[in-house]
Amino acid sequence: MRQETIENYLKTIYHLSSHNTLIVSNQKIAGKLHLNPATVTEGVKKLHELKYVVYEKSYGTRLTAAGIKLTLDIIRRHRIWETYLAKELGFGWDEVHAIAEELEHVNNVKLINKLAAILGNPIYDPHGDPIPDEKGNIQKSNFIKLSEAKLGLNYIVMGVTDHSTTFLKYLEKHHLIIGARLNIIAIEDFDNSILLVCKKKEVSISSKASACIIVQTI
Amino acid sequence: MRQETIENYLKTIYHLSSHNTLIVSNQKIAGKLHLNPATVTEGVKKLHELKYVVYEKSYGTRLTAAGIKLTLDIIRRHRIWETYLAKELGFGWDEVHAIAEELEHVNNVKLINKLAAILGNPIYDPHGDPIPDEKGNIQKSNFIKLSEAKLGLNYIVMGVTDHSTTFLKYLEKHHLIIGARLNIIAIEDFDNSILLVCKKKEVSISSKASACIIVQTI
DNA sequence: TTATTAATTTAGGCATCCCAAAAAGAAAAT
DNA sequence: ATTTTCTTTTTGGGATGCCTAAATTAATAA
Ligand SMILES: [Mn+2]
Ligand SMILES: [Mn+2]
Ligand SMILES: [Mn+2]
Ligand SMILES: [Mn+2]
Repeated sequence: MRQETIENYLKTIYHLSSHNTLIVSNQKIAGKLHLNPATVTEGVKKLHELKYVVYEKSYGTRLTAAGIKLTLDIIRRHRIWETYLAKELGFGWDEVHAIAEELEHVNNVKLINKLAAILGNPIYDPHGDPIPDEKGNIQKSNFIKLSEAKLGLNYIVMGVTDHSTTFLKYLEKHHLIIGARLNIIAIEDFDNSILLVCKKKEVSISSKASACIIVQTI
Repeated sequence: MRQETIENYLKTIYHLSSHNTLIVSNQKIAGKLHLNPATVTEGVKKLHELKYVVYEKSYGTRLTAAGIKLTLDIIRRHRIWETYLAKELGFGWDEVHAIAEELEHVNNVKLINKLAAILGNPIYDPHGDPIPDEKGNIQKSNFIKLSEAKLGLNYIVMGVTDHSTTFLKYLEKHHLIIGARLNIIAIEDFDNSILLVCKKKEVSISSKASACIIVQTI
């Protein structure tokens, strides 16, 4: 199995299992990787042989300790590159994900640690996601999705779970960048859209969008 | 054909044809890429279909204009990364080639131009090789190999044609880095080894090594 | 020129990575 | 409990990239 194939599978399984607490279905993996489910059946079998996952037929897949270790290393490379591209090379937070998706597969420990050192060993990337350290330790947060926020309370934007340019550009337009403060003034029963105030302006956020915004109470 | 496969073939053909003046044999390509000659026969056929080369059966291969254009772009990416790794990230000239060999395949014009701009749009990489500009213009030099140097004359080291760590470490040991000045004091008829003075020390350089060192008279 | 040697190509095969369609299995609805 | 629906797996196959061994062609030596 090509290393790049392995890495893209593991990253997908990790994210779909929400930090490895859940078993992941073939269909979910297929959806994320834009593959046919039949292809994924083959893929997870091979990953099982390589001891990166435990795969149970007709049931699902979860990462092994070795799988988690490698995955956190890939995630580290990805997020360090995103941060370096944004902070040192002047790219926007909406541009860095696509480039990091390629750079992450260049596996050179000295290179990544050098970039991290230049950045001052950051703990968060430009989207608010935690960066694992060299040993695989990763910050765990008790942040919630904006879609789970409560009426009347104040929140601060901590991150996003969608890294697409279209979504990030949309957020920027409404000043919903990381660190932005907001107050929930209405939650529509009809479509679960959220009306909030940010930078003194009222914005209505669809439930689809609010499920991709990570916040913390203040 | 995978893009990475294409790029590694084209780069190899370019270098073997000494800047595209010669027709290249399958065996030479196979040697450089560590492939079986039979594999190369298939490879050059496909590159011909893609119009990157003209391949004539049982005769040889040369790059087309489109092939040269793409190749110079790959070489630009490779050499910009080598320079960035050395100048901005503190890697040694013996380390950068291997890392750049992977980074070169990440094709993002904005990224490479940003790196180049930070470096002040350099014209030479850490091994003294010219860096093509965005349009594919590349410095041509009338440098010679140390193996072609004449007795008694003084030279300055301008570059190397072997980027392996072992060779570059060997050069460093004898202070034969880029910019070093040297004087030829003997050329052995027996084995074509060259005796020279560099940094006030006498060094004997084998013909194999002297063929990989690029110099200019001073 | 003919024989020998070297380079190239062809033929057949294997591994990887992917797909569509059919078959089997599991889950949900009636 | 049976049917319907959804998911997963199996089967068979296409494309790429590589190999070895055999056949062909070209180059060199005798
Ligand atoms: Mn990302
Ligand atoms: Mn990736
Ligand atoms: Mn190099
Ligand atoms: Mn390469």
